[in-house]
Amino acid sequence: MFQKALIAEDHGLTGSGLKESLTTLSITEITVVHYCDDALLKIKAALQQGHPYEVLITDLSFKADYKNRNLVSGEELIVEAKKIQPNMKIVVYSVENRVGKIKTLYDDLHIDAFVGKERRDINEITKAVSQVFGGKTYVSEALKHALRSSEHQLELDEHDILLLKLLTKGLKQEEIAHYFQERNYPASSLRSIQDRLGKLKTIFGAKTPVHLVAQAMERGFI
Amino acid sequence: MFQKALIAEDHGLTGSGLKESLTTLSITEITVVHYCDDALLKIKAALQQGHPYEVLITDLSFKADYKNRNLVSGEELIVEAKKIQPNMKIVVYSVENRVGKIKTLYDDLHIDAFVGKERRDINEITKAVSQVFGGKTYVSEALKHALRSSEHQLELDEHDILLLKLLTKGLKQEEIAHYFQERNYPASSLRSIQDRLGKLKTIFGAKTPVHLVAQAMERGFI
DNA sequence: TTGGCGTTTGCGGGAAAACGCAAGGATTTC
DNA sequence: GAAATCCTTGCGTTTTCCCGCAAACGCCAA
Repeated sequence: MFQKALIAEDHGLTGSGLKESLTTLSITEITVVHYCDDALLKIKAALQQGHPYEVLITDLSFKADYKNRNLVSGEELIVEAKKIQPNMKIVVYSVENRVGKIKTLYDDLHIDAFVGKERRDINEITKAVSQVFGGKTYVSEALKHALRSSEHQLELDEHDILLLKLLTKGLKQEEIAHYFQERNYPASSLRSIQDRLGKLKTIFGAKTPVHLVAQAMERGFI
Repeated sequence: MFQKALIAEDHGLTGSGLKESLTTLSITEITVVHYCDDALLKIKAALQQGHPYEVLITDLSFKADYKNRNLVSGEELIVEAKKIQPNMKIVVYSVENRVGKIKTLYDDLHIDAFVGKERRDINEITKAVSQVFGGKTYVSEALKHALRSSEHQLELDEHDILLLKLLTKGLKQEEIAHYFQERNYPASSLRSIQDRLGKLKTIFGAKTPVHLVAQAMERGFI
């Protein structure tokens, strides 16, 4: 089994729960940090001392507080960690449940395992870590299934998301059109914005713009 | 210290972290459940056997899965628990950080403590539980401060809230007017609804209805 | 080049929303 | 009881939003 593991998780109790679980896997040296920046420092230091961490278990979202942060999210941490230590195994542990998002973690960030924060996650995390130690990529059964049937998932491109976000910021359609035009985005005329909005409303089954945004917010797209 | 504590938390690892923390407080009998319904069953059973739980530590949001659920949220669980065992102490442990929402937990549900899921939550949870055991209500320093500065802030009456909620459901102004008229609410004409909306927009500093609702949702009024 | 085909855009008309204004009502104040 | 004040409401105008229609544009294949 791994000797050294690093845990990056900003909920104190969850971090200690994680550590406890990994201890039962007889990983001997486990460090828990609450900030991405701290995680990177630890990785660098361990590498220089010739005793690098073999696996990083990290959350995705880290709440902001009084501290200035360089790295803001688990994704950023993963990218930086891979830069300085490419062979490090990465296990993501997060509440994220949007299949699309998780898929890009595997595809683009090349993580070795994703474990959702949920009821049976204790089992899952140990399974995942063991399998990753064996050199394999771990994908939970539920996730495999979701990935298979994720074709007819609603796919919003980044412009859709941006449009929704601008709406929540109080811009009106014409202002959004300008915003898009200034940045040379495609379909940036007022009419096209309205079209896009109309399509989004059908997708979400929303009757009014407010309804649409409320739905999008509840479902975690914004 | 308490003898028996019940933990309702749907993230396995977090639940085990919680349990571990409470153990260090020398609470001898700690039960962890992952569903609200299970929590209620445990409470009932313990009560009937003459060894009731003294304190309930519960999350607010519980992810849906294959199981049919009666109680869907921590709020519902708290209400039901208080019905069958009014003297039970309630500690809420949640990622919720919207002051308005937390305030209603204290005011309406009469919880004894709220602890946010964050970096220093291990300390906080033990402090909270100890203080609650002493018969006091626990409010963290950060929260006290937030409550103070949000006190003479916006006060929305129930009709304001309802109006916002109806908006998120996709009703348009005229439909809302009808809705209010049917129920003989005051100021139910279309013009009055518009007035109220205008005032809400000033209060929230919102430029558009969408902006308003997004703000209200983010700040936890809906 | 020509001819489809889908996307993007402007126009126009109608619906919905925003908002000033002023006419009642109700309530408070003296 | 009179006056001042506030709340509610309807009307009318301007702005914003909605959406069908058709022209313009880009892309690709024959």
